[in-house]
Amino acid sequence: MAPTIHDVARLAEVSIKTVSNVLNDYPHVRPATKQRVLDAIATLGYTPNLTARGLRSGRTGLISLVIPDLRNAYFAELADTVMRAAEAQGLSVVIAQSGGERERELDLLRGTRARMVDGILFSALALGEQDHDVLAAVPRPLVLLGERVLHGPTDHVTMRNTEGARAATAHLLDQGRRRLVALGTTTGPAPGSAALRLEGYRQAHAAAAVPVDPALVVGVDGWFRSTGAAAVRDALSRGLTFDGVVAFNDALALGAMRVLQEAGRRVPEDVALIGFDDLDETRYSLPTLSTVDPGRQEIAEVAVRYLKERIDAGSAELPPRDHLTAFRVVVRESSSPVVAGATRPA
Amino acid sequence: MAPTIHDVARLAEVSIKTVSNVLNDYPHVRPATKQRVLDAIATLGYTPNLTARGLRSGRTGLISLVIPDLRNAYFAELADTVMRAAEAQGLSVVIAQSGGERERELDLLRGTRARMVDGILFSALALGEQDHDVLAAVPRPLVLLGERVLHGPTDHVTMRNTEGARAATAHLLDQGRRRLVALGTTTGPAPGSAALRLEGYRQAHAAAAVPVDPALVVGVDGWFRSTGAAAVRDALSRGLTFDGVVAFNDALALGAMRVLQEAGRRVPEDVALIGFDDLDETRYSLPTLSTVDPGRQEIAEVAVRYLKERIDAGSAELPPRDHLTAFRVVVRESSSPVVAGATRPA
DNA sequence: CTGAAAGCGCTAACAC
DNA sequence: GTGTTAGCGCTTTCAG
Repeated sequence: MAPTIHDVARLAEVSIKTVSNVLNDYPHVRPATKQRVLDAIATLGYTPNLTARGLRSGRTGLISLVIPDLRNAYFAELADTVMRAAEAQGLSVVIAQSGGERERELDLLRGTRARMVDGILFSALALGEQDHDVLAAVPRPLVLLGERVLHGPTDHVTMRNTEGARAATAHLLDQGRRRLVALGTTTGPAPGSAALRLEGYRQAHAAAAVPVDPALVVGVDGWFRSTGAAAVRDALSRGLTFDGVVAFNDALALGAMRVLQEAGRRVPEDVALIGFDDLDETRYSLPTLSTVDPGRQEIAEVAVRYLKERIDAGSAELPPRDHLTAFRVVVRESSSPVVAGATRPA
Repeated sequence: MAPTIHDVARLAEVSIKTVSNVLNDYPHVRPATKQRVLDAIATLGYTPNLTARGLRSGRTGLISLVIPDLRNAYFAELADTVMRAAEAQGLSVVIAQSGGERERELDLLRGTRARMVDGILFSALALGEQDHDVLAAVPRPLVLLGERVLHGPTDHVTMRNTEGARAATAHLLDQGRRRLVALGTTTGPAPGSAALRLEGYRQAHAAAAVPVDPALVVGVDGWFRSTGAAAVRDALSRGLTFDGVVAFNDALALGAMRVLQEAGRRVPEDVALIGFDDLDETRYSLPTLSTVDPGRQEIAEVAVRYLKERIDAGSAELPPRDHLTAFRVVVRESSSPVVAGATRPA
């Protein structure tokens, strides 16, 4: 049986209250007493029972992070960043995977497991504005990540999707490229980031007075390497001509890159490529992949801070907040400017 | 305030014991009573307080998974698989990152945070046999993953490292390749998988009666794409000749592949390449990467099962167990046999 | 089959 | 400064 606060108290010849005071850094404890307690803790190898503390205090120091899928590098890197930010605040993270399925996302929000955590960081994929009421009814502090559900009842932290896509698109248009594939619109019910990024793509074209050929807007069924590859393979076989690709995430871009190379298209000479997310591996592909860095660290830090503030606020109502992070266009080899003559549409 | 078991009891006009019986599927409850309780639970929206349950029962339904780093795709995929296996057993997973640092690994084993979990799945990187005593003193059920610390006081689940490396090496030797780089020995204190895989590399050479040139055994500082790339870049600049690479993980192999291609070496014609881990992305590189599938799902399922058994056994002593998973050599483009004439050492 | 009551280990009024 | 004591919400003997 693990030693309890009572064992420590007995050994140190004080009451349990004094032990508790020492443990919680209560200021008014005589140094000699404190030392006796500390010694007793050391000799017994006592560690507080966090479950008991959690029951008593209503806090467990645990938050959950709900993401679609860890195998997706973006979410793995997000989870990593969130865990570091959480640890800096003394919080541990329970990760739950939703698979991006709406029912599972809803279950995880309402679920009984949610009861042992102090708060939830939620990266929704399928949930939309229609679930406003479920979000509002979550019995725990909640901060939404990623998809921007405007005017929701909770905090949101996300990147400037539209502006990021606009900048990425402008980067290619500035090179004189004129037929840019927008890779990544989805047919799913949730508009989400895809619609916002497409809007940025359009805005950049409008600003450059370049018309958008609707045929260049290519849909996919999920943002994976495989779907990016399939979409580009299909586009090539349809005879679509293009000299650039704005992929809505890096996985799509990497899948596209592979197919383009197989088809004998040179990147970036024939087709320039830019993605979104700034995954680690974009630094290691051949060629290295240009991308939009969404400010992952800022997302994680702000989200954890918002959540912590809500947890600390207890039942006091905090107004919902929105935070949009700064993004950065990272130009690597896949979109580095090449000599003009090489950029004829493929 | 969230409703408690008392509120439910009051509304259903029964005692809290009866509510508890219903919640825990205690068999001898009259159907009518049970229904009344269920109705009361539904109207109040009651969910049990897991912290209280945890305090009382000594079980939280939480396990922790300690891994070096989620940004490493192998561990992200392992975490994904572990979480699915855990969920099937009704367990949630708290992930903690050790960074592969010994001090942090030790802290996580002894740490106070460990007190809220029922057990620990531990993927050690720096810990070795010298930490036998710490492992034995962990106050929770513990299952080790990955590195094979023989004769430890705990359960271990890992792949057949030596056999896997031997098979991978034999696969290249069988093609008539004779100068194979072993990429991934480490100078760190822990022998770990690197030594076992090197042993497999040697065994395959011995079995094929091919001498091993010590110059072909290439060390790295960590198993990343960057270190794999750097090591191969260095080998090429030293003028090392080789016609195959057995990389000790996929990240190393992918880094190596990039450098080889930059240097104008064709894969697999000039240099055949095989890795370890069967990462998702090995299916999407150009060329696709041959690899050794370590049986990740089996690792996760057995590890979670072992841990669950220890948790359920309570204080009853279970003897330490070892489980070695079945591996599989996955031949993809990077090591597909090519015409004999093309396989001259580079 | 159901109720009363104890207590898991801890924190925090409240006394002294 | 330190001790006493009452619960946090639940499970679980033990009666009935």
